[in-house]
Parts: sequence; C-alpha cells; structure tokens
Amino acid sequence: MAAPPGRMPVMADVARAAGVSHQTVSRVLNGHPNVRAETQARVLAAIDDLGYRPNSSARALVTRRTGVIGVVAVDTAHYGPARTLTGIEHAARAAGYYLSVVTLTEASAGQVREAMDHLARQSVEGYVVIAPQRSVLEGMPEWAGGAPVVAVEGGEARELPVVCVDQEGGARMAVRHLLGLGHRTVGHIAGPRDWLEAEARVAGWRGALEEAGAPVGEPLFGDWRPRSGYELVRSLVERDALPTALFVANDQMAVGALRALAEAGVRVPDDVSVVGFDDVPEAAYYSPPLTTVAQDFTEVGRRGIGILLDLLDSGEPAAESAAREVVPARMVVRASCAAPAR
Amino acid sequence: MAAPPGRMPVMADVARAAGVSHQTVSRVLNGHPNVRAETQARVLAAIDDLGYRPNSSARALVTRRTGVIGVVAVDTAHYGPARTLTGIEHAARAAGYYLSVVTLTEASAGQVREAMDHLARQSVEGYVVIAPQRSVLEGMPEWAGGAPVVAVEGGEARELPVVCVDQEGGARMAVRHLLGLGHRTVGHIAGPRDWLEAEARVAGWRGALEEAGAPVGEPLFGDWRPRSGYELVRSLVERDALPTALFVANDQMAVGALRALAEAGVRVPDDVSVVGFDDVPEAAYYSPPLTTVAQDFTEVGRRGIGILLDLLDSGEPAAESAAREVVPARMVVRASCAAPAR
DNA sequence: GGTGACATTGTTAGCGCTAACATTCACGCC
DNA sequence: GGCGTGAATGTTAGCGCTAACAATGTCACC
Repeated sequence: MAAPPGRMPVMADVARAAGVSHQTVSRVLNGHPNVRAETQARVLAAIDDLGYRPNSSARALVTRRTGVIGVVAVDTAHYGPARTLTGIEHAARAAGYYLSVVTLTEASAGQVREAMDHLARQSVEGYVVIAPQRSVLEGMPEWAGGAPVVAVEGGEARELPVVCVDQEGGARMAVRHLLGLGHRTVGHIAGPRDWLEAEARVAGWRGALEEAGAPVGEPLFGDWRPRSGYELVRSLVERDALPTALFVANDQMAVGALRALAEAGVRVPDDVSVVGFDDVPEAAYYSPPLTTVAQDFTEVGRRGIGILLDLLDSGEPAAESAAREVVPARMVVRASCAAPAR
Repeated sequence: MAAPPGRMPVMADVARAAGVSHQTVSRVLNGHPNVRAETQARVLAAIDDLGYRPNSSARALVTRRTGVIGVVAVDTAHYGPARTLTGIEHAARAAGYYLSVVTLTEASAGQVREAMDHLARQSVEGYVVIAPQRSVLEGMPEWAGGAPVVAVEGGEARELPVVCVDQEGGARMAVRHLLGLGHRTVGHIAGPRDWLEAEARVAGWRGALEEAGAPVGEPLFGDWRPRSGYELVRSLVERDALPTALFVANDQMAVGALRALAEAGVRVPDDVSVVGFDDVPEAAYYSPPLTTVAQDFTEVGRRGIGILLDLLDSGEPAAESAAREVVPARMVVRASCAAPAR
C-alpha cells in the first residue's frame, strides 16, 4: 500500500495513479462493460496499491440506495428471536446488504415507532420487524416512507408480508400426540396474552381438543419465563387440579413446570406427561428429556429477507403483495410423555 | 403532512416553505446559536409540515461522520454473546449511534477479517468485536483504517481496549465454594480450548485448587453444548473416575452433566456437587436448581460502547489507551452443592 | 476511401448537505 | 451622525460519487 498523504485516497487519486478519468474508475468498480481489460487491470492495480475504498455515503447520495436494511428486534434474550436475527443477518449479508439493528426493551407501540424512526433517519431501504407480539405489529406504521416492511414471527399480520412458523399446527401436533397416548384431555400453560405465538398455540391446543371431542379447560397464562411455569404448575398441584397431560407453550416454562412437578413428587412421564415448544438445545437433557415442538428460526429469518429483497427489486410499495409464508413446525419426541396411569 | 410532489422533500423545500435559506434550515437542524427564535419556529413548522427528514448520506459525505458503529458478533445462539449484543445496542443508540451488525458462523480469523472489511465498506466510525475466542482476537486487524476497535469478552487481548467479565475470579469463587464445603478436590468440565473464557476458567479452577493444596486433575474439554457435558460425565462415570465435586464451565454443559448423573443413579448434591457458569434464566429450575456463577453481560456491552465513544471523542487512534475493564462475576448459590458424603 | 456502428474513454452536472465567508441590519457610543 | 460590533441570515464552494452525454478511436463493409 502506498502511504496515503494524510487523508484517505479518493476516486480521483486512483484515476490519477492509473492514468484514466475518475469515471473509468467508477466503471471498473461497478462492473460496467466496455472497459478494456488492460485498463481495468491498471485501475484495479491502482486501487490495490493505494488501498482505496469507495465512500459509501457519496455513492448512496447519488444512487439513492444505502444498501442498509433496518431490523427491529425484541429483546434477544429469548431463544427464538435471537436465532431469527442470525438468520436475517446471514441472508442479508449474502445479498450484499448491511444490517442496522435496533432492539426493543419493551414491546410497546411507542417503542416500535421510535425504533423505526431511528432507522428511517439512517435511510434504510427496507425493514424487517421481528414482531411476535400484537403490540409490536400494531405499532408498526403502515407507510414507512415508501420502504417495504416485512414482519417475521408475526402470525396473522395486517396488510403486511409475513413469515412465521406454523404455531397453531405445531400446537395441534403436540396435543394430538398427547391425546393419542390415551390422555382424556390436555392442560395448557400458555404464553402471555399479548403474544401472537402464544395465542396461536392456544388456538391449536383448543382446536385439537375440540376435534377430538375432549374437554377443554382454561389455559393458564405465563410470561415465557421458567418461574411462571413453575408457579402455575404449583398452583395446579395445590388446587389438586393437575391434568394427566400438560402442553406448555415454551421450553423455558416447561423447565419450570418439570421442576414444580418434581418437587411435588409427581413423576414425569409416569404420572403426568409434558410437551414443550421451541426445542432449545438443552431440551434433550432435561429431566426427563423433553418432548417438544421444534421451530426453524433461521429459516424464518432467511425467508423474511427473501421477501424483502423481492419487494426491493420489484419496487413494490410493500403491502400489495401481502405474502404470507408459513414454515412448518416439527414434533420432537423424547421421554416426557407416556400413556396415562389408570 | 403536505403531500410531497412525488419525491421526498429536501432541505431546499423546507427553506422555501419557511421563507429562509437552506443554510438557516441546516442551522436549526444542528442546533446552532444565532438563529432567531421566531425563525427557528417557522423552520421547525415547515419541517414538520413537509415531513422532512435530513438525508444521512449527504450529511455523512460532508461531515465525514456516518454515526455508525460496526459490531462483529459470534453466533448469537449462545446466551452470553446475545445478551452482550443487547447491551451494546442500547448504549449505542442512547448515544445517538447506529449499529451495523455482522454475525460470524465460525470464529476463524478469516471470517473476522471479512466481517470487518464488510463493515469498513460502510464507513463505520468504530468497531466493537465480541471476541470470546482466541481466533477472533487474532483475526482482528490492528489498524482498522484509523477507526478505533474495542474487544468485549476478550480476556487478555493484545494491544486493544478490552472489556470482560472476571472469568478467572468467578471460577476461583466456584471452586473455593466447593472446597469450603469439604470436598477434597474438584473436577472440571471445561469449554473449548480456543475460547479465552474457557481458558480463564481453567486457570481459575487450577489456581483455587493449588492455593488450597488440593490435587489438580486433568480438565475435560467440552464444546459448551449440553451434549458434551452429558458425554464427558458419562465417560467419567464409566471410568469410575467421578470426583465428589464438579465445576462445569457453563450452564448448558451443566445441564448435560446433571442428566448424565441422574441416569447413572448418582444423586446431586448428595453424591456429587455441581457448579455451573453463566446463570441462565433456567438455572434456578434445573433438577436440582443449579449453583452457578453469574455474569453481567449487559454491563459488558455497555462498557464496551463507553470505551469506544471515549476513543471516538478523544480522536485517539485506538491502541494507545489500551484500557482493560473487568466486570466482576457473582456467585449464585442454589441447591446443587453439599458437603461430600463420607 | 468514406461511412456508419460500436466500443472505449472523457467531461460535465448534479445528489443534499455543511463549512466558510459575505452580507445585512440593529444598536450603542463617541 | 458616523462607525465599530455582533447577531442573524444569505451565498458560495465543495464533500466523493454516478448518470448522462460528448468525444474519440476502431473496425467492417460497400
């Protein structure tokens, strides 16, 4: 690398070094045809020699394309959203885009709006919003300055392109599995009411019970965290209202549930069967190994970017093509379920 | 909002609407003094009316400041790095910066270099690299185009500002706790060799044993995942080499270990005591609730950004002020440890 | 040998903004 | 009343790049 004279080299420096006009340098950089091979080589050599890097701001200014996609993510302490983010990142980078990420501490409509505003200020070309909650979905402004918006994990979104896992189908599978084992009915520890995923799982649970003609009880609502699974099951034990089978809306609460059952001297799966949701890496090592429903989060992220890129390419103003892609869930059978004791 | 005539309004439109020059608009936007209050109000009204948003590329072009910080993260499926990222994001946004994130699938020096190159192309002003592995640290180019670089979770980094949790101290606490309970020695299931955190925990474990004059065995190296904890403990059981106390380098492997012990009919904590590391949210609900060492990842992220901002403000070319901040670890005692059976 | 077609390169004009300098105006003071 | 002073505003010149057009050269073909 030639020592730069104090400042970073610009296109004109490269042009001078290669003995061409700056426009020719630009052409080489942008892979235009009609540049003589020999000229191109000389320019490339000069670029390498000077350690030149095109200025993205200048380019963005004239092309009106920043190459940045904005991502609004909920607090990534949850397993699912974190994985989804990874999927989004890889897909975006593979397509040559940059990712600007904002994480929300709390899923209020206000925070979503503020986050998208923050991103808009950076002139992102499009948005991917990880929107597992109703309030996030509702906080999303319809018209993001003409930039397309895709919701992932968004369940039945509004007039928005959406990618999500088939939560309801997954829940159905879980409940059918339990019913198939001979359980008369299945109790449900649900996720928070505001969460679309929680809602869909409740719907799947209810649907599967109804189609089997099984009695449908009241779901108990937790907050996804282990503690709430623990406490809800404890309350069930204390009220002596424990069903023989339990469908818990995520693996974290399922751990809490398992713990509460163990403390109460209830054996799993002998006395009570438990199914979780998510298939976190630890699920296979819980006591007992947890039967659960796996979601392919990475795929969700990938497809979200896929839709966004299509929208960007086609120049559609979002909405219109309110695509809705559903990634199937997959049942993972381990040792936490058995036929009911009679 | 006034209907824009097809294109987004620019500063000149605002100027026209407010009856001032574009420069005055710029002054209002940048909070310059010497603007009459009445003029400012008129400009602000026009901005609001037209729905004007400054063009960040144009501004960046002339100020040479993009307001973007690049973050290189390892695959955020791990609990720690994911939380750290959240901490970084909030701190950066609070300071008015944007975050451009790249996640690595594999922690090779090549990928790190490529990631930083990707970010450099976007003209980031500085870098935060989540570098829990030696290979990440080594892949980091020293001179990132004059932009400062801060490593977080980086252990003893090179000539780089670093923020990390006191891994060694945390490990020492864990081992001392076990020793204090009366165990003759403590076995160690370590993390992968390439990880600085794993290495530091081994060092802490060894140090605590040595200072107590306890026999030091060979640590067993896992890969952080539950499965490896499970398999390593199984091998211990099969070789009949199970110590009475086990310090496992993270909670995920600890879950695997607990499972292996349960399957072997070994009671925890009666027969064997176990301490983990991380304090994941589930840890309190394992069977038994896991004694572990908590790390404040959010704080690590926050301090990382803090250092970077200082560097950015002072205009230092990184390196020089090779700060090194250590966040203390905290022991969380639960039910997985007891005095050894005699 | 002239001519059109096409490949290759250069020249010019902005993109939307801020920095630097220029201008205007109001005011206080000798 | 003239004049310095400083606040408030306007004018001009780029930042580094790409798009559009202009200019040149090259070649095939009649």
